Amino acid sequence: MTVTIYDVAREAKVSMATVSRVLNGTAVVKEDTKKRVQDAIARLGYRPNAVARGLASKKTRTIGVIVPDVSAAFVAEVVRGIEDIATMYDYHIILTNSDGETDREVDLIGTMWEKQVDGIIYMTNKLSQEHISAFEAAQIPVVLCATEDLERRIPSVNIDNRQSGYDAGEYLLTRGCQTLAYVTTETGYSVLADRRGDGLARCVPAEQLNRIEIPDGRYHTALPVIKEMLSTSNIDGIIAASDELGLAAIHAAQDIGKNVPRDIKVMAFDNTRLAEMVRPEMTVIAQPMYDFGAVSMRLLTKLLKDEPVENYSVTLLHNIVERQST
Amino acid sequence: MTVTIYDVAREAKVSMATVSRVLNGTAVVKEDTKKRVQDAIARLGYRPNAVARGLASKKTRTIGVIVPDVSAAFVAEVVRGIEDIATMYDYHIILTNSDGETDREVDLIGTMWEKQVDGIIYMTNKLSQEHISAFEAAQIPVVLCATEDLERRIPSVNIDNRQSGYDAGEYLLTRGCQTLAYVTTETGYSVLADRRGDGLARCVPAEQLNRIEIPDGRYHTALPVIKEMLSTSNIDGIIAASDELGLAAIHAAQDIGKNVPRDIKVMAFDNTRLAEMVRPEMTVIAQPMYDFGAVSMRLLTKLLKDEPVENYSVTLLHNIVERQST
DNA sequence: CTGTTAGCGCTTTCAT
DNA sequence: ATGAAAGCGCTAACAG
Repeated sequence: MTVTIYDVAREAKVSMATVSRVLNGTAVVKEDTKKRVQDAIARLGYRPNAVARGLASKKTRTIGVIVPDVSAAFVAEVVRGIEDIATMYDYHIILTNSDGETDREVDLIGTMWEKQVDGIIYMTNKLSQEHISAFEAAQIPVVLCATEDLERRIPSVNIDNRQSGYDAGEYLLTRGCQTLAYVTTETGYSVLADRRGDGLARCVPAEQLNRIEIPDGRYHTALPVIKEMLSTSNIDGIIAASDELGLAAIHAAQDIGKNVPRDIKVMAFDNTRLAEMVRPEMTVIAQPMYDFGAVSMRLLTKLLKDEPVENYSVTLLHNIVERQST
Repeated sequence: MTVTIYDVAREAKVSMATVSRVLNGTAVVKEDTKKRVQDAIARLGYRPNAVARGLASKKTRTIGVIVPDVSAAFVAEVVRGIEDIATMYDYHIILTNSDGETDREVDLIGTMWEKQVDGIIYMTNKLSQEHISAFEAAQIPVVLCATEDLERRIPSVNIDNRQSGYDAGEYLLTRGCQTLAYVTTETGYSVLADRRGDGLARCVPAEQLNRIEIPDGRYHTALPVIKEMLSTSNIDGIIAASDELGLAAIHAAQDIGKNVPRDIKVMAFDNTRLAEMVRPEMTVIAQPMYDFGAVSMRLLTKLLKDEPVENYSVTLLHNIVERQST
């Protein structure tokens, strides 16, 4: 039925060990027997069974990817980066969504162990001690991707979130804004958002800084809330935690008769496709989404090969892309 | 080191077969020995090795998902649907991007065989005989997801694309448009787009129908092209093959001083988040993206269980969501 | 209801 | 340079 390494061995008149050798280049094989084996493989249309291989070698060439939600533009881009580099290094990815629920996230680490993944790339809003313990228990190399681990206990790839918050504030202040609003998701929900808030607060005096929390981070919930705030204050600069919230801010301003950027300047974090497709095009703190994924995966391959790693917590650069909303 | 089923057996003073039985509920086990086994499992923190299990049972509870590009909003939403239902039925997904390259797509089918996936969910723009042959050679259940297979040789989940094209044309004609433009990606690249074009042509007289092709389907490439066409013709209705192209059409119209929807009506296919976040909010032919994925996965579970399936090619409903751009 | 015994298809010593 | 043989950790007959 299905052709095994044993069939190939018989066809090539060698032992299965030799077939395995030419398959994996794990030892020198005489040129002409190697040829015989390769011919046999082609003739039989043989394909090695990765599961059997995984059981024998204890390496599956599969890595687990745990993210909050692939359907979010930011995350999808990161996943694309992961998958591209994974393919490059001959790995596959098992993708799972956690919806940011800690229980599920921790549970998934165990499930990934069952699947015998060689490594895990992990993305979450809030890293707890439970996660760390689960990682340790699983004994699997982990790379945190675009998630804050303040104590830097786990290899990770991130930008300097605090600095990015600072930069955003400075950018707006420099351009003459007097009163800022920081539109973000729920406090404490995201360590990452907190860090940005810290940086922002470090740059902007408290009396000039307002905060609007949109728990679900959605455009339609944000719109009326921001509109309300804008019409009862003299805010002239908005920093949004995502492009979607940034767009809500722009529309809210327009809805109460303000001009963006003349009356109110708006900038947002991320730089997904949305930012450059709306009008006015949005100024953003661009995050290297694809690279978050690509670099995380690259780092993981090094960890898996025990290659020397110069830095276990990589900091990627963010940058301001100036467009028409400021 | 790692605790195996054998360790559990010893700890519970039963045979490994019995442990396997309580693990899989594959046979009746006396209540009290079952309890002993479960205690042993808990005590040792045992987790079954899915790879060994896969080798022995020839079932991996993993399905391969082949898509053009997860970073596209449409696709990401579909993948989310797949993964949700996969989780529900205790499957995992291996995700790969093909970039729509036939060679890579066919190659991936072989790779998925190596990984011993139980089934494949497949999404592509153009299904060729090569694909079909590869599916047959691999002997793995396949469900086509949001991809046109005109001959219906493979189980699939789709909408009635031709009808959707017809509906779009009719909608605009009914609202008084005289001259339409269909903004789409490259001809022949996508069977799906062709079908929609067919339906549209069936509804709209040729002399009232123009066609604009944007090979890469991107907003920024489309914008100048559409603007050019709009300023040299009297088009008063646009149907775009995606939300992104639809937005380009709206902006193009505005750029030449036209009002949407008064002077030019614009509608688009898909209904990603973008459609309801822009201004004017876009009228769309909504596609059940999440359901494409969810239903595909559900269908696949049935195929895998040899459950009776009433219909091997499921047609989901599309519908027009009327907003402000028409 | 439970135990024994073969494998599943491959990698990996250990010999030769 | 190649072959023989022993697992990897589990499922699945087959007995009893």
